[in-house]
Amino acid sequence: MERQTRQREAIRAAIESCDRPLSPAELCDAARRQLPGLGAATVYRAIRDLVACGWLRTVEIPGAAARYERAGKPHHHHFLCRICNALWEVSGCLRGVDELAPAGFVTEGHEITLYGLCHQCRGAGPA
Amino acid sequence: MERQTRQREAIRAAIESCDRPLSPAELCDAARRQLPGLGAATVYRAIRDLVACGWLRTVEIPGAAARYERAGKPHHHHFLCRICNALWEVSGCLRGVDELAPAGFVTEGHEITLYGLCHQCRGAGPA
DNA sequence: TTGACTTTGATAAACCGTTATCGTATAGTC
DNA sequence: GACTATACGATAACGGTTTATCAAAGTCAA
Repeated sequence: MERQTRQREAIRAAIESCDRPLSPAELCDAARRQLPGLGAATVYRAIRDLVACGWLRTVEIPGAAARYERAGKPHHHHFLCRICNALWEVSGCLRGVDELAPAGFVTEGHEITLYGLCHQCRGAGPA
Repeated sequence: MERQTRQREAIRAAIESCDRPLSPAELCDAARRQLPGLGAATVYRAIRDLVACGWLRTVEIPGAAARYERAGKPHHHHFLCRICNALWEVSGCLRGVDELAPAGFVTEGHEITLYGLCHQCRGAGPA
């Protein structure tokens, strides 16, 4: 992550202009709109480096490939649409989540994932 | 899922005697204690059939292979130990989880996963 | 017990996301 | 502009999980 290249610019721009976490494939598609021909390997390399330097954060979700979002956002969670498979941001959290753990367990973090239909797919897909 | 075989009995017994969701590999190991020589393919076949008939439930967790638990349990969540990678049951839930979704979204369900150290690994692993 | 049909176990192979390889192109420096 | 190290893109390889294949064994009804 030393040189400034059009590829990395396009990748960072794609992340910053998007309001939700992207999978590597989504990120590749998005960056290609600005820079056609961008290679998938380049996207993976950029993700690796951007995560390593703390600019990007990995969002792991149940039963699907990881997504990536800009690091440094306030604590929040996510909503996975079962139709379009997009992951959306959900602001806020709930009190007492970490205290659900059984006695004797040490909770270090938590993830809340909501499932359903996003505003775009509502009404579009099968009920 | 038509014939009664020692293999399927061992697999069902392993699930019922375990208090936490098992991955296919864990389930295979557990069932082999009762029936050595049990093939991995048989475990996958049994999982597929038991899920299909509603006896078993798939538990998807972020960043790891799916686990399986007996279907029909009351609503609950899970705790993933970062040392031993075992998934534990967490009883109970929180009010208002589904209402975290943004306006216009239709929430159909949710998953809460806690991370940390289980009672067995607490004190054993790196802090 | 027989015999048809199902299930098993071992193995190969499909799958999917990710990483390594390598020759070419490019950024940054002098 | 020339040079050198870095980054790129295409493709092959990887790793782990899951599924397909097929001969052999097992189940169960008659």
